Amino acid sequence: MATRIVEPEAGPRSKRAAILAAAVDCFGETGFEATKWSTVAERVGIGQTALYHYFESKTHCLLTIMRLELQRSHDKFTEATEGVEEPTEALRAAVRAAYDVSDHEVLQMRILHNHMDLLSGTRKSKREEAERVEARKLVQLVERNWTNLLVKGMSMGAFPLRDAQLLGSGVLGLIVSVWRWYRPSGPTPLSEVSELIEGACVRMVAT
Amino acid sequence: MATRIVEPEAGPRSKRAAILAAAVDCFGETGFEATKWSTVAERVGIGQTALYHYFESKTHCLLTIMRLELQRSHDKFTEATEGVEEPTEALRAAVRAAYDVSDHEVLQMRILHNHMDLLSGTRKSKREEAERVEARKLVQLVERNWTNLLVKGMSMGAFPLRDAQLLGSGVLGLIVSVWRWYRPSGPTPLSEVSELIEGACVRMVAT
DNA sequence: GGATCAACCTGAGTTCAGTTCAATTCAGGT
DNA sequence: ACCTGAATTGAACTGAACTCAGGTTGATCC
Repeated sequence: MATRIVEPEAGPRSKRAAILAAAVDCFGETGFEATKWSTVAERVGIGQTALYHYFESKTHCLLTIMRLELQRSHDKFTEATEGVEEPTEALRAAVRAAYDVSDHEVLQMRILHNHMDLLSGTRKSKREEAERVEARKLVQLVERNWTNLLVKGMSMGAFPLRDAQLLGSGVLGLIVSVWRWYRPSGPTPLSEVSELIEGACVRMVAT
Repeated sequence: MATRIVEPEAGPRSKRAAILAAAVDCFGETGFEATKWSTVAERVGIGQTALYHYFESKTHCLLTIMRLELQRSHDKFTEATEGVEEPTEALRAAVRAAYDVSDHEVLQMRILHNHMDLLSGTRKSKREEAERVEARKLVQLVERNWTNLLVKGMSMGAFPLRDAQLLGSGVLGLIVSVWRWYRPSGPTPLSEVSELIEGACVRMVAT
């Protein structure tokens, strides 16, 4: 089993959680590059240099946010699909789970998928690289989750036989593409998106 | 009709095209943030400050690349679908056109979709903002292309009635999600991707 | 209650990539 | 030969990420 990064245990006056929350807001609303690292400090109510007590760099913070979101997504998928035997029902449950998120998690999704490319190249500093490697592992885990779901359905005869890996990344791509444009304040409620995508995925896979 | 940005006509010793080509290579391989603007200059064989004769900023160059790629995509879609009456055939043609690209264009796609978020917020400088606005217009045009294709198919009875706008952005999202992971040097040939996605789109829309 | 120690924080200063600017070269037209 | 504007450059500037050397806080132990 992959070793999860040891989450620094929160000393009673640690601001780590507050920094992460503020960073998610800033990076999500304004964009990572566009938000000044010092603005995050301001919002938390500390000097900019204090940030470096918790994160090695602005990018290290971003990678941490991405890893946490990936971990959350993976856990949610597992929770939603375990015990569901019927393949099509499992697929539906997985899709619904993907869109069962809070507004804050929407931001985290946006951040995650806007910076996936960061996970390709290696990082110079130790802790950044650790987060990157862990995040990459989680990406592969999530992809495997979907592939396995499809493979199972195909072997049970519920889904026609196709390249499960390719189709899996297609399904996943379709699902996460929503985070590029969806805004909680926008005209389309997430429930509507969820229903349409759920149907689309089923037709894509089970027809 | 929307006014296309006047492409600066090439003086005989203009290096604009060379800069764009080098930038696409660098941004595509290394990533936009990770590549130093001065590296692009080196590769072209000029001093870094000479770049500012052609582009207002590194970001201005990026936005230009994105706009050009969007223009290309739009033109290709139009060319591929015009005159194709049968909706399912039009859909198939559009998907195939989306994947009928050179290696260089793959890089451009990657750059484009890795920086879509840039098109949201307004830019401070004039020329950057002009490119951004134009690119945004093209994004909407491309989206409308797909939506129209679906609407047409639905009204002709070839596709079941669904929210064409939402389904359209789904189809588009599925198609472009490939550019996040596809590498010409990778194990999966683009032809294979194209076929699978083509089928997936048809099932998604026409079932 | 005072010593101790680690966690936490800060102001001043460094770095470095992107950018500006004034000055210069170059090529084509008259 | 001269002029004009495009193309280029070296030197200097900017600003945001980051470093450093030290200061503060508060929990714990005697």
